[in-house]
Amino acid sequence: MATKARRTDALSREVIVEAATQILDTDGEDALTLRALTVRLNTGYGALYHHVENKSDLLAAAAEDVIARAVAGAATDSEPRELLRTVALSLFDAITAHPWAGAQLAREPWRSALLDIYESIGAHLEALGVPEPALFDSAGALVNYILGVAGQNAATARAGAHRTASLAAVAAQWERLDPARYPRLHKAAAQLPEHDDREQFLAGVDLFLAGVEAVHRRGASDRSS
Amino acid sequence: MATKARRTDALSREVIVEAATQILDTDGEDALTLRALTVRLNTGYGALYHHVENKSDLLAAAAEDVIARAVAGAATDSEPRELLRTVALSLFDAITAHPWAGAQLAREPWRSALLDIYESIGAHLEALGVPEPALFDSAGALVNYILGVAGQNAATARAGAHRTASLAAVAAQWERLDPARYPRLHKAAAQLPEHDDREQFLAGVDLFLAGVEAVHRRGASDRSS
DNA sequence: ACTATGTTGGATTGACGCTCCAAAGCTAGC
DNA sequence: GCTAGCTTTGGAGCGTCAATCCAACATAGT
Repeated sequence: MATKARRTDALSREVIVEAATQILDTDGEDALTLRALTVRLNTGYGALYHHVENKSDLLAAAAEDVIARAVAGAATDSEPRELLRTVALSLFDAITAHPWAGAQLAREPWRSALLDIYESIGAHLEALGVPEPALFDSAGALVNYILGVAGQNAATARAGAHRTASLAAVAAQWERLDPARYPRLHKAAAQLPEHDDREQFLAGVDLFLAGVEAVHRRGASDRSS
Repeated sequence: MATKARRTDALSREVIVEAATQILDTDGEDALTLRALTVRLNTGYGALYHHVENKSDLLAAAAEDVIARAVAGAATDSEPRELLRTVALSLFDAITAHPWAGAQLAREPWRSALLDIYESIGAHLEALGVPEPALFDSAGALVNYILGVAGQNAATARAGAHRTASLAAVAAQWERLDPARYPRLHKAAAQLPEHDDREQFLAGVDLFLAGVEAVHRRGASDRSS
């Protein structure tokens, strides 16, 4: 009777992904190791690898889960511009809540629910009046902006335990910069602590939308240059 | 005489960073291991760690090197809008040539030459007429867009050996998508193989600049909302 | 010559992803 | 109710990695 008791409840891909998500959310990206998973689930490597291809697959599945939920949850009906802002914001919120998902999104964009993001944004841009040939560029630009913020968020989350602490550290770093070489950053350090990530993100989205509307006034005069 | 010959030439941080850059450029991001570095430089771990903090530090230094050169190289005098496009493009080109630098930029944005990027973009935006309070948001938006594209580029470079091959793979994947659920992506698959990353990037930058100019027409009427 | 300081090479450690296999459950056929 | 074949499980072990540690070596100062 030296053998450990075998599990009676079902072990499935969903259970594993859920456990992984919990580890990622509570202890951070680096804490997700297969060893940690075996401990949490009271199982071994073989059982895990029976349900999951490898660690990348697991991470992608967890991120897909989170992102798809965010995109789907933002589907309401109103004017297209407001819809775009809603989709972007719900993505931002999801990534803020699960920074590891943002990192995964930036690391392996072709997997995960990036397709849903593209499709959703493309649809709303089309409704906004963006003509077909420019749709590709516009949607790509907006998605890339979101991905950039996602990566940035993941990075700051990885850096410090609390957002405010690391923000203060960055502000202090900017403060120490040579005012001759970095005049603008040196000055911006003052207003950095009191800034709101979410608002700044939304400001960027609005800048984008303003650009889209400016370029495609009505008749979409020209596209070149 | 069983001991290996000790090196006579100088081993310095610069030499190590340069060797690391070569490995990264020729064999990719995963090929950079400290073991590979010891082999290439005919040395041991101790010597490396004497000049370099750790692997992250080394990667950051290499990326800093590449990025700083790109930002500095794009400094010519013309109208601010053209300057912004030039800076963005030279960054894009640098990241295309060194995808690992793009990944590093997205992974640890507070290090590397991100400061120079911010400062440069901030200066040109200011010259463009963007008022102080909005400068922060505008520069951040543009930088985040660039970072997003950087990460995307690094990801596609990591995926396949050749850009065209992986691009075709993505196109095939989009082609296979359910036209009911992803109508726009399904249709966009056709124009994907013939698209130019660089042009699309520039289109995104222009969209941004159009937004900036639209929002800050002349008197900068309002900033809220 | 001798010491102090700086530099080098490599053995070693601990953690990780992953492979592999034996044992245990489960299901169908008789 | 027994057995054969398939699925699922647990864990030992392998190869690789970043990083530490220490003894050996070099050079400069006195």
